[in-house]
Amino acid sequence: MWGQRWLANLVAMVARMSSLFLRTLRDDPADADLASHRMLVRAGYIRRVSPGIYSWLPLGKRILDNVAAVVREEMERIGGQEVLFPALIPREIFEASGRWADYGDALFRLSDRKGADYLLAPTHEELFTLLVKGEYSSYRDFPLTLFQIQTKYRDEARPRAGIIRGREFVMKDSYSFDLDDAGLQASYDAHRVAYQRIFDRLGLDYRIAFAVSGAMGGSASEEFLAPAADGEDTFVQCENCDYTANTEAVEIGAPEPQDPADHPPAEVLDTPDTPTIDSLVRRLNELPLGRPFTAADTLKCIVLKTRAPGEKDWELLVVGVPGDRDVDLKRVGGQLEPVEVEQAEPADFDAHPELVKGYIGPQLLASNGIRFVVDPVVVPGSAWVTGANYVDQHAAFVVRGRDFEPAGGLGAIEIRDGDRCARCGGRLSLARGIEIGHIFQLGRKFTDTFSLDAAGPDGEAIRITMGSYGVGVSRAVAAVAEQTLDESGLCWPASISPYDVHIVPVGRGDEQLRAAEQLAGELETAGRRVLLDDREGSAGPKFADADLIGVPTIVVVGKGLAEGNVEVKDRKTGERRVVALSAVVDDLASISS
RNA sequence: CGGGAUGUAGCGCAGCUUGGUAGCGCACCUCGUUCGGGACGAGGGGGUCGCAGGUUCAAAUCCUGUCAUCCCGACCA
Repeated sequence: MWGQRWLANLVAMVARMSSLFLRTLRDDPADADLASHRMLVRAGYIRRVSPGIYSWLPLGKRILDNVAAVVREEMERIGGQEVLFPALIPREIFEASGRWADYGDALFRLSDRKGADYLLAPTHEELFTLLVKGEYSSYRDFPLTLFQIQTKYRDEARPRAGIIRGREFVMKDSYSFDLDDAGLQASYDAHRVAYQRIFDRLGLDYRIAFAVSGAMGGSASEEFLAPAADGEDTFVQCENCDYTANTEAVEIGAPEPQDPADHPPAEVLDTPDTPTIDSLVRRLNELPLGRPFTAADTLKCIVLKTRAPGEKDWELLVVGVPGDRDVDLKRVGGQLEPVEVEQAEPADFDAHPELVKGYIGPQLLASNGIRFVVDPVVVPGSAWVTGANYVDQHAAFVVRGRDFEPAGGLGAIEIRDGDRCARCGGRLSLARGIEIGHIFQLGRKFTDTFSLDAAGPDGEAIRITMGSYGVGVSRAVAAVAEQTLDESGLCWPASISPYDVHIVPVGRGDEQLRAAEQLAGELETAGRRVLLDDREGSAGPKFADADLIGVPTIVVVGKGLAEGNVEVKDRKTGERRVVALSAVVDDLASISS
C-alpha cells in the first residue's frame, strides 16, 4: 500500500497533501512576533534551527526558488553572468582587504584541522575582484557584470524577525566592472532597472531611497525598501515631490540664512541650576528679555567622539543642534562612516574640564582645539541661547558667523514628521520598511586593494571601477509575505506562489476526490502547478489550511459537483465563483499566472 | 554588551508560592460516528521537567552555578 501512494504521485505529477512534508500549526509559535514570521512557521514553510538560522521545508523551498528564478532572469536580462563562489573562504583573502579585522564580531571564523583560519563569507567583493583579475586583463574584456545567488553568513548581534534578519541568509550579489565612471554609471542604471523589474514581478510595494553605503564604502547608493509597519529601517518620503531617503542619509531643508546685524549683541545671563533644556527655558521666560523662549531657541551642544579606522584614540566632536531636537547617532554614523562615532562618556568629560556639562557653548570650543560642527538647520546669522561655558551661566543672542564659527555642517538631528524636504520644501513623513535591495557605486576600493587593472588601447593600465548590488532573496520572501498576508494566512502573488492552484475536494463520497484528481491532472497537463488536498477529514481544516498556505487560486470540489460545478475562490479577494467542472482549465487559463 | 522575561511531549501552555514520582489543548496512532469553514466518543503512544552540583527519606518544585532562548536597547547589507 505504501508503494501505491508513491506510484500515484509519480503518475499524476500532482503534489498531494496526503504525502506532502507539511504540518501546519494552529497555534502561533511563541518566539515569533512579526506576522510574516508567524505565518511562515504556522503554514509550514520554515522551521527554526537556531537563532537566525532556518530550515526551508518543501513549500518554503519552492517560494525561495521561485524568487531566485525571478532574480536570475532579470539579472541575465541585463547581461549578468551567474557564478558561484564558496561560502568557506581562507583568512588570507579577507586579510588582504583588511576586512578580517574590520568586520569584527559579525564574521563567522573557524579553523581547519591544521589550525588554518577560515571564515564563512558575509559578502564576496574580494572573490569577485580576484576572479576577474585572474581571468581578464584587456580593456576589450570590459564592461562585465557577474552575479551569484548564495548563502551568506553574518553573526548578527541580534537576529530577529525570523528570516528577515538571519545569521544565514540567501542573497543575490552582483558586481559590475567598468573602465571608467561613465561605464559604472551605466552599469548602475542597468541594475536599477533590473531591480525595479524584479520587485515589480514579486508583487512588492517598494520605494527607492537614497542611502549611505555602509561598511562597503563607495559613493552613489540607493536602497530598495518594502514599506512595512514592522520593518526595521526608517525612511522619509516627501509628500510633495518624489524624494525618498533612508533616515541615515536624508538631507532636510534648512531655513534661509539671516543677517547677523538683525540680532542684539550677545549677552551673558545668570541661569542658576539650569543644566537641562527644560530648566533653561523655564528660567529664560522669567528673565526680562522682552520675548518668550522655547526649546527651539536654544542651541544644545552634544559631545560625541569619533575614531578613524585603524586609529586607537578617540577624538572629541561637539555637535550643535536646536534644543528641541535629539541627535540621531545612526544618522551621524552613516555620514561619517567609516569613522566610528559614539556618545562621550563621563571619563571624556573628566578629561576635558573646559566642557562644563549642561553649560557648554560654542564660543570657546575652537580656541580649545575641540572640533565643533552644527546641524545645517543652525544657519549662518541665526541667534541662539547657548551655554556660556561656566556653571550656571548661559548666553543669549549668540549668533553663528558673529559669535562663533563652526568647523562645518553635519546632519545630526533626528528627523521628525513634518521636517521640510531639501528638494522642494514639502513636508517629509516618516515610514518604516524592509530593505530588500541595495545598489551602490563601490568605485575602486577593492580594485585598488587587489590592483585590478586592464591594459588600455595605448598599453597604459586602467584601474577598473566597480559597482555592488544586492538583493536579499530569503528576506524578499518574508517581505512579500509581510505585505500580502491577512488574518487567515499567507497570500502569495502568482509569480512566486509554490503552486498555481490548490484543489480542495470536500464531501463524504469518493466522487469529489476522483473529480478533483482528474481536474488536477488536467491542470498539470495545461501547465499549472497543482496542490491537491487529498487528505481524509472534514472540510474545516482543509479550508483553513488552504487559506493559511496562501496559493492564489483555490478550487473547491464539493456539493456543486452533482450539477457538474466547482467553486473557484480567489485567495486574495475572497471572491468565489461557480464554474462548470469542464470549464475550469480554460477558466483558469484566463487568469494570468 | 546593558535592561526585562522564559526554559516542562513536535507546537502552545499549566503545575513551582506550600517538595510526595508530571498534566491540559493542538498534533500523532486505532476503532466507530461525522463530513462546506479548525467535529464527537472511546482507547493509545510520546517528556532523563535546559544542564551540573547541593539540601532532603523524597526535587519540575527549594539553594548555588551554568547554558540556552525570546523581547527592548546598543550594534548591524
